[in-house]
Amino acid sequence: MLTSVAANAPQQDRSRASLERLMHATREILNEGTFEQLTIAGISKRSKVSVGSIYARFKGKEELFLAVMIDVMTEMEREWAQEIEVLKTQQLSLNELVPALIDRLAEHLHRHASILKPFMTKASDPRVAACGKATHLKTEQAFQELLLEKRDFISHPEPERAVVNSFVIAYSALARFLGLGSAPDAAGEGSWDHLKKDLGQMCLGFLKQSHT
Amino acid sequence: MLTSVAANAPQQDRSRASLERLMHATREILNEGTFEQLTIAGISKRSKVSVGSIYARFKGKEELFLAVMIDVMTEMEREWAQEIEVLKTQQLSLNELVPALIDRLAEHLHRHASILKPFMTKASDPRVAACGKATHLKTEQAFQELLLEKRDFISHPEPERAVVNSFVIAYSALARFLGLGSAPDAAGEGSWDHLKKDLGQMCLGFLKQSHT
Amino acid sequence: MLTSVAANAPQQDRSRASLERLMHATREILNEGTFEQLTIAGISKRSKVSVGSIYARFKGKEELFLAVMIDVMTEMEREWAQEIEVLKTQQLSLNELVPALIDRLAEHLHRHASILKPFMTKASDPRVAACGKATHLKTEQAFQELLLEKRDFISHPEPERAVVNSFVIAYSALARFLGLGSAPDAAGEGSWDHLKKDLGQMCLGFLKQSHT
Amino acid sequence: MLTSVAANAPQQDRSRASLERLMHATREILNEGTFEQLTIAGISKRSKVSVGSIYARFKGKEELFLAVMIDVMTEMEREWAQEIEVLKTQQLSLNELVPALIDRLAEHLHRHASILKPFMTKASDPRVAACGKATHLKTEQAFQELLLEKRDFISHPEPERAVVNSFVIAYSALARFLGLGSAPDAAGEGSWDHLKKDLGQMCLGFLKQSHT
DNA sequence: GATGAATGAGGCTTCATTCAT
DNA sequence: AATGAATGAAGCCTCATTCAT
Repeated sequence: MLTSVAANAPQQDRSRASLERLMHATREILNEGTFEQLTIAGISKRSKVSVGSIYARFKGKEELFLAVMIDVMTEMEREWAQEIEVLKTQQLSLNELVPALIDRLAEHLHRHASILKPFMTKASDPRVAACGKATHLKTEQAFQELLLEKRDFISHPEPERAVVNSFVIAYSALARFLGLGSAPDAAGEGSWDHLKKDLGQMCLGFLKQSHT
Repeated sequence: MLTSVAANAPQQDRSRASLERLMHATREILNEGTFEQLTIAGISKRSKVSVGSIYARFKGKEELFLAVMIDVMTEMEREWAQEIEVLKTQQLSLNELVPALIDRLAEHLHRHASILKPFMTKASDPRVAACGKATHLKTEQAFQELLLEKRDFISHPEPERAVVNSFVIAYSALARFLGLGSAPDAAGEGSWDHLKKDLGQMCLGFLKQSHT
Repeated sequence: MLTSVAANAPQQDRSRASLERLMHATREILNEGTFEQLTIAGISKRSKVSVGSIYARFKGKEELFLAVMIDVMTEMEREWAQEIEVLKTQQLSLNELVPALIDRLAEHLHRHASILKPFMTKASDPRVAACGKATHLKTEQAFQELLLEKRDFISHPEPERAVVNSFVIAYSALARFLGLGSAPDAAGEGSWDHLKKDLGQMCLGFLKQSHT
Repeated sequence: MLTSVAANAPQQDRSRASLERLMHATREILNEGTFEQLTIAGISKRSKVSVGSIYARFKGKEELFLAVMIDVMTEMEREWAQEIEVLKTQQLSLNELVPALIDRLAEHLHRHASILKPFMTKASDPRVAACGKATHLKTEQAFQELLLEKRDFISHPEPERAVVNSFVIAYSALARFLGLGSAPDAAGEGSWDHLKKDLGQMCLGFLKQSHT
């Protein structure tokens, strides 16, 4: 057993290393372009992993793509959880928290915009959509949970729904602005800041509405 | 003279008819799928227009795609102008107008969602993006113009900006829900109605905010 | 009969005119490029003769091409006959005649080089080859006949053969220099003049050789 | 070490073999016809190399064509150098050398006539022209160098020019006779021999001319 | 296992020719 | 007889996937 481990360890290392190169290269290409630009030959060349090895690990291009997507989404979830954590410790009032949270969400999406683009675009594939949705949901839940800590200050008659839709709407607007799934709105830094600010106000106003 | 018209009318008819079949088939395929699913062979088969004839009319697949897009967008612009016209005649108060307008926008997008999808997804092509942006702009302007008629009831310090961003945000949220440029949010009728309603309230609240 | 003539004359004129436009356009295109650049659509557009009419007159592209070639070749034959005629009247000595004749041949080819190119290149078609050969033969015969008038000054033991091969060789060298059937030798005016001069001397020397 | 060589030798062999089949088939097709007859499908079928493999090795049809041309030209250069070498050792007088050299050139071209044809015809492509010109130049230089060894017996006032133009003219005449770049002159063996002989005499006479 | 050469289906486009008007 | 729209065969090229080594 020990020998086999000893014998396998470098093997496994090599294996893991090439898998990492593979995923990394795929990610890079996706960062630079679209799903269509992603070719097995291109991945193989950039990752220095042979075509055959790619197929040894993944059933096909789609699987590889999905694996990378899952990786990215997992990372984003972790990151988002941290953002939320930080905000939690800051003890902000609702009035401060909503804009701050939306700003965090905005920058979070901004940071990952280039890799999110091909994921959004490929969302016609149900598995891709499912993966995207799952992360979206977790992001939404963390958002919701954080805001609902201030439940007492939310005068909207249905706080849960108000929070969720605030998230949905903010997310949509930010994503669209960043050109995720379509073209960027080609407006400058100014509008980005305006958008963030207005979204903050809008959501805050919404949460504090008391009439239906 | 009449005879001469009669003499080449059939020619023109046949020609027009095949062009129409061509555009229609393309639209159908696009309605069902993405730009990638659009193949010349497929179009030819479905439209019963030969490959050569397609190329006699359009320089290539992209041109055909763009022509269809322009058609669709033009139709949508006309339709949207009508929607606005109807609302104009209804003499609504701002409180009534905003939800009504957003509802109209929502249903407008909903009706054309399936054909909009491939347009959004192909927005990486600058001509597609330009065409989409142009229509988007017109839609926004009509939206803005209608709301600004009630300018006196908008207490937001910057009414133009508030109206524009209301549109942008509402549009984004609706489009995303409908899966334009990504996956549909796959929620039922209920959430759709909720979303429309909440957007209405949110925007209304935003327009009536007076503090910055 | 008169009426039919009266009725037909304009008809025939129109017909002749369009045929002429057809041939002319084809010739122009050939002058500018190769047989491959010659397309029925292109000819139709440039000549303003409909595709159908082209096929009414010619069985296909090849026939049209051949018809134009025959036209051109006929003209060239006429021109060449004139050149010869002019030289005949000049009463030159053999020493003067040979360089002059070669110079005439050179300029003759030079003038028509651009249209000859596609003919040479298409010579893999046997009918094209035959047509070219026929003109070549006539050109050769006129050349030969002119020189053989000075037979007494040709000391070569086989004057006919010497003259013919002088022609063949001069023609070949000039044609090759002009890039007929291959690429031009890309040398300047200077070499062209040198070539002409050397060919003259070479042929003259050859004709005046007395030993075998 | 040997094993490792043995291990991937077959790989390389297979690869090399298929490349060879590819080049060979291309050459065969070219031998039989023109560049236009050269189709990827045809090459694939004849060589038993798949379309994809062709494109794995060559960027396109043109590249493959050029590669074959370079191969052929290189071979021809080698061969020609040998011909020259043989003649050099024979210690011939100028009177013997010129006809012998032209005979060698004639047979050299004759042997490769069928493959030269498509090269000449495709000379409108600058790369093809350049490749052809390069070989032509080397052939000319070897020809020139050999003859200039007998410089003392060349009474022409400009020996270099006389030698070069002798080459150019002889080459042209032979090539034209063989139908390189146009149609073969379709004359029998007799004229071929006559042409060779006359070219020899003509060039010899030219080189020995002393007046301008 | 790893490699990368080989495969071939599938997509785009051109253009000679036919044929309805 | 003239027109030019329609046809479709034929060519080029790409790239996901397989498979011999």
